[in-house]
Amino acid sequence: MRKRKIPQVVVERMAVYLRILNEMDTDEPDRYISSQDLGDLAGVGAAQVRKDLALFGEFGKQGVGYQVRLLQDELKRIMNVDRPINVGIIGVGELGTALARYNLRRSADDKAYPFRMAALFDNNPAKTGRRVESLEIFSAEEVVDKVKEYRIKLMMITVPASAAQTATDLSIKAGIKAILNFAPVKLIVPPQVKLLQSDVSLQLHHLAFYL
Amino acid sequence: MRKRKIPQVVVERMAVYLRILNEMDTDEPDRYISSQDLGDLAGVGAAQVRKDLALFGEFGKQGVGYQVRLLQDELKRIMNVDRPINVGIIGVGELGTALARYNLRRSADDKAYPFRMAALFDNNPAKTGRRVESLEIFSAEEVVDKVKEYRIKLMMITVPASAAQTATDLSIKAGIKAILNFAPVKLIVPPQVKLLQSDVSLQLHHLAFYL
DNA sequence: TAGATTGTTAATCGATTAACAATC
DNA sequence: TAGATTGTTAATCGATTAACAATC
Repeated sequence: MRKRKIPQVVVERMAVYLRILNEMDTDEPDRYISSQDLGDLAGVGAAQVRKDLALFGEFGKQGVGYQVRLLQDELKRIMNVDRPINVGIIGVGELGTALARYNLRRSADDKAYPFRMAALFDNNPAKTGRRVESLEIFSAEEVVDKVKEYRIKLMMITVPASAAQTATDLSIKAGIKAILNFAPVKLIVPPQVKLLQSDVSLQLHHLAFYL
Repeated sequence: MRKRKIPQVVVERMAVYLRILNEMDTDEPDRYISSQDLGDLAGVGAAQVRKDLALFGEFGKQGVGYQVRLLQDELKRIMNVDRPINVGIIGVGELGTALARYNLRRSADDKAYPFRMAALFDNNPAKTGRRVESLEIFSAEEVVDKVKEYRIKLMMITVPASAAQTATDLSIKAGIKAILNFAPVKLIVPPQVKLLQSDVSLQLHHLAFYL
């Protein structure tokens, strides 16, 4: 698969470019943006913007720049957000609930937001069967079944550190390919699974260095 | 200041090394760890571990490795977590509340956890004066005063995107040097302020690429 | 056409990895 | 001492930046 050779930093910048384009008025059909201007908005150099985009194709016109609408569509396609993505959360504590509500609200506010909350999971029997707004909470044993039923493609993990590897293994068993982990542990995943760490305590430690 | 020349990736790995050491039993006075073993636990090469540590000093013994207790102390000092760090949060919504509770619980559970929640801030008059557990909620106008009063060194921003730059400017005016932003916007900060972005929607976009 | 800006190649920069003498 | 592992230098790798011919 060609994607293996795209550097992670490039993927991160692509997401930033896409967000900038999404915030622009794309109804104007002939709006163009130069690599210079897009770079300024993204906080990177113009050459870097052109080099990043060139990894995926030729989207610009010499002397003019990139048609905003066209580039937006291409970036959505490249980033796989040209269609809704169903998302699950394992761990319906404070943080899991907050993230579920955040995504529900984003979806409601912005029709173009591609991430759809599909289901929640929690080990605690006091929680299963209950709901967070419209979202049902299932038990951990149901992860494999419900991931299939709801076509969940992306899992967020918000369980305590001690339960995070188990939650991860379950997700992988269910066929999940991309995991966003909020628990403060290094998870072990097979190479075909993409794992991103979103670890507040590690980020606080990182920041403390600059005090 | 010497810190300006330490690459950001090195600082991130230092935080990882420190967490690994914190999880080890350091009561055993003569416990040693080699760069090989520490690297395995951190998921990096042995040479990288030695190179990273060498940027800050000589902490090892040839033929033996690094004394766990000593290295832990040195890393705490280097990362500025050899003393408590007071933390504030602007934006007491779902996410801000979840993060406040998370840190309160971590502090209570683990005496060595250096980050102490000091105060919360919110623009909504319905919230100011109320509390989240023991934490008082102040109005946004009080940020400058209360940052000083509570010696807050580190600010988390969990307001909506539209309010994030204002919250940031207030924090900077109050003398904050390190900011963790959860709002989905690129913030503008002066060079002496360290800003880390913790943007769930950007992370989801990033992950979607690998679907 | 003249001016602007792309896509791409070449040059630079920085970070990672390998190798090894020093030494505990 | 012999074996192991550090700290550091040199080699490799990869990413960023600069430059410019192609061309809209």
